[in-house]
Amino acid sequence: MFVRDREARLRPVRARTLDQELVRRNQALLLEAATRLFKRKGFHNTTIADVAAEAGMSVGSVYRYVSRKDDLLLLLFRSITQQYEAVVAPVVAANLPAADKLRKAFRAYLDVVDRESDKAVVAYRDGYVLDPEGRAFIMRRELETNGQLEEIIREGIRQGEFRPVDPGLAAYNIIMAAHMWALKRWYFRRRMSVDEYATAQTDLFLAAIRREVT
Amino acid sequence: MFVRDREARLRPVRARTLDQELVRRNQALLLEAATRLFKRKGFHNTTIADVAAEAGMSVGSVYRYVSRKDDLLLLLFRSITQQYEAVVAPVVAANLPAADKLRKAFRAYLDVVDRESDKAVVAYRDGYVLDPEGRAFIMRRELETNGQLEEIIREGIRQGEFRPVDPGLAAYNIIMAAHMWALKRWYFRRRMSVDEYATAQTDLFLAAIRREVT
Amino acid sequence: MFVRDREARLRPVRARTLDQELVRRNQALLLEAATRLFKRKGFHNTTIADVAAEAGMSVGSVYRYVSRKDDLLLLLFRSITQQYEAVVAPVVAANLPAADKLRKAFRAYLDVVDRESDKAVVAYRDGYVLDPEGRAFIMRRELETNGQLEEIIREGIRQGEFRPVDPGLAAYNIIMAAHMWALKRWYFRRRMSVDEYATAQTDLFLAAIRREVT
Amino acid sequence: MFVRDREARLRPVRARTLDQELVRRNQALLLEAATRLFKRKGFHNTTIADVAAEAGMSVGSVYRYVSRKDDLLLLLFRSITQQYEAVVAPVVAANLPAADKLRKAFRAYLDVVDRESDKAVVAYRDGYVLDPEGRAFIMRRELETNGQLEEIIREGIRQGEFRPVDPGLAAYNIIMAAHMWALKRWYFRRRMSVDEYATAQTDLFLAAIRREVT
DNA sequence: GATGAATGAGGTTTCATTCAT
DNA sequence: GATGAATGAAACCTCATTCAT
Repeated sequence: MFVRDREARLRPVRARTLDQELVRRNQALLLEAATRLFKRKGFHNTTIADVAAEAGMSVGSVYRYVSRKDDLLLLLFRSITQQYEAVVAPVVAANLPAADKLRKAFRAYLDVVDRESDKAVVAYRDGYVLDPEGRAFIMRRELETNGQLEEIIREGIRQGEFRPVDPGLAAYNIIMAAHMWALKRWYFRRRMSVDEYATAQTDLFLAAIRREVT
Repeated sequence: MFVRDREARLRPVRARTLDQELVRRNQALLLEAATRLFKRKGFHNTTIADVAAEAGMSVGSVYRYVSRKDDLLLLLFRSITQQYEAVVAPVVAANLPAADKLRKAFRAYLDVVDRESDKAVVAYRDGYVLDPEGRAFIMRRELETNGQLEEIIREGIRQGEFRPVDPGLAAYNIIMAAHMWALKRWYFRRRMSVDEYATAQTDLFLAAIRREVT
Repeated sequence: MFVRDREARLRPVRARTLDQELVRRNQALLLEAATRLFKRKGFHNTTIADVAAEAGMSVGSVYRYVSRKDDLLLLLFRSITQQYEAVVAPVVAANLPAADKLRKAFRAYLDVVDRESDKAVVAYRDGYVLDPEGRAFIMRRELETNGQLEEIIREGIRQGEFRPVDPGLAAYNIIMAAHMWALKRWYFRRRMSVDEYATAQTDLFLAAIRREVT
Repeated sequence: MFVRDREARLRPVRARTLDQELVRRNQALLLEAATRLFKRKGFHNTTIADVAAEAGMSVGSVYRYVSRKDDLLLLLFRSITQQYEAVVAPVVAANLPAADKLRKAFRAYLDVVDRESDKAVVAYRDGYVLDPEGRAFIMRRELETNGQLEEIIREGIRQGEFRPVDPGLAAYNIIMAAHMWALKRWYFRRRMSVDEYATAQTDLFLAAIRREVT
């Protein structure tokens, strides 16, 4: 249905270091450091020196593992995007009633958002920093995941489990509900747990789209 | 319930000019110019010179009507925040069944988002630029509007019209649905009109919370 | 003969300031400052801060009159190039025996080299800094001036005043002789005056190419 | 006449390696690599990493055979300077008429310039990079070779073969003619061979200084 | 009140050199 | 002896803000 578009690949982050293991380790360090800072201060208010200090490296070293400041964002996008896909895909493929699939897919997605909430927030907020190509990539990936949820909803509709709602709209609502957990963390954090949030939200949108049993 | 907190007042945007009418006119010019540019390029990639040019003034003049670059954001927040309140408050006060109130409140809020979609997006994306005080203000205002929706939902629950859902969560879902119209404009724009969007979303969340008639 | 090629125009040096008189004055200041420093330390060992200090401006101001460091070189090239042309062209057009023309042309060119010897040296040494387009421009301009000398020589040959030497080679020798005055200034300075140098060199190459009177 | 001045010795390029043969071999490798790159991109636009890669070594190794980037230039100067001397000295010592000596000396010098044209160009262009001491050395070496040509010219004058021209000036013209072959290679390359160039230039300056036979 | 030139702190990026392996 | 990862000083350039006209 949604074929991975070749053009939608993100420009690779090129390191000046050969040792692949080292590259992986240090890019991971940088990604975590950058994520924390970007979350707290935003991309533009974070300097490379900040990132270097937070990661415990020198400024020069940062540039051995990243070739521009933007690359730190690319690492972040790549990371969260991959996680979304990794957890949602298996659910879609499973053999279950649509409602259960939806419940599970939401929960899986939400878990990523919860675990990586800083990344989720930054991805949301600082995406505009990327060049048009980068932005196109993000939109494409978003649509891909959305597409998978839509597919579940369409399936539910076909099988009479769901009312004939607009699948695109419903899917987007669900994705937003997950992101909201990160974006409005300051609000929800002290009012409910992830589990409660997951249950409450799932109940709400299943109530919204489930065909009423008479 | 939610009393306007004195501390939540936004630092006033102080002009260096006495003529109040002139101040109002030029701040409005600047706000529109800044909004367009911030939407297109983000706060940090927009220079004061850009704003001056877009508003048809000189750089020096900008600083007669605004004392820091941040003030442009404050103007933006103040503007959209006031509009949200202006349209939602009357609905809450009206004498109507909860479901109708909700429908009307959403539609009113959505109309602001639609009309001022650039401001809505910028407010979402660049809020982090403000100092802690500014951010506290935004959160407080958000809670205020949310509180009004919550109030409607609580009322509906009390009167048996709605199921006993979490009012805070439900209200936030509704607000997010409105913002989504601006944030994902690139997706929805060519798929439905505001009217259709309003109807579809209202239907969904009323279905979600309305007590089923047996 | 040598038509000014439209493509050979040097990228214009764009200022961020409107007042044309101010631009002219400050670019002139910068050009003199930069010339002194480039001559002494070379292009790459001169910083913008150096230039700013030498010109009595701030770094920021430099960038109001020049948009990149390279532009300082462009100003230098444009300046010396124009002077070469301005003084040589009239001589070529004059109605004189070829030998006299050559003598006058050399002297005119040499005077520019003498007056602007720092520029001449920098132009020689740091031309490679320019991008390919800039380098093409320099070569083209060099050929233009050479071409004018060649023309004189050809004329002299046609009229039997000169021996049938290779005009391109002879012309280049003459140009080099002029540049040598700047390049080897440390050597010639204390051994002869410009006048003496001009006379001695002219005597030498006229002796070299003049048809011997039998 | 020009005694080799003790002070004019170039700071030796000190290697951190003992094996003299290895040092020689690797310095030679580095010299060739650096020459190619300096010619193409200039000294300052060439990085040590570039040189290492071009020479097929590691950055660390470069620093075992050279103690600063400047040393690469010193190697270059030492190399070309020695070659000039090696080929010119024997001619001066020979027992021949002055005109023949001059012809041979020019040809020998020109052959070095032709064979090592990259070095000749770099030596010309990037000499300013050296510290004052280094520059003093270059000037001194230049004067030495010039002095040998001067000597020939003086001899010719004494013996009535040449006119009483300024020997210093004539000698410098000849040296410049040789360098011109490298510096303006882009112009002459496709117009004549080295042989033709040598003949044409020699003819010109012999015509310029030879006493006319009556 | 308006203008726009001037300022300089601060950010990103490069690269010569060192040094642990 | 060889390697290449690490370092941080220093360079270019931008732009928010001030201030003389």
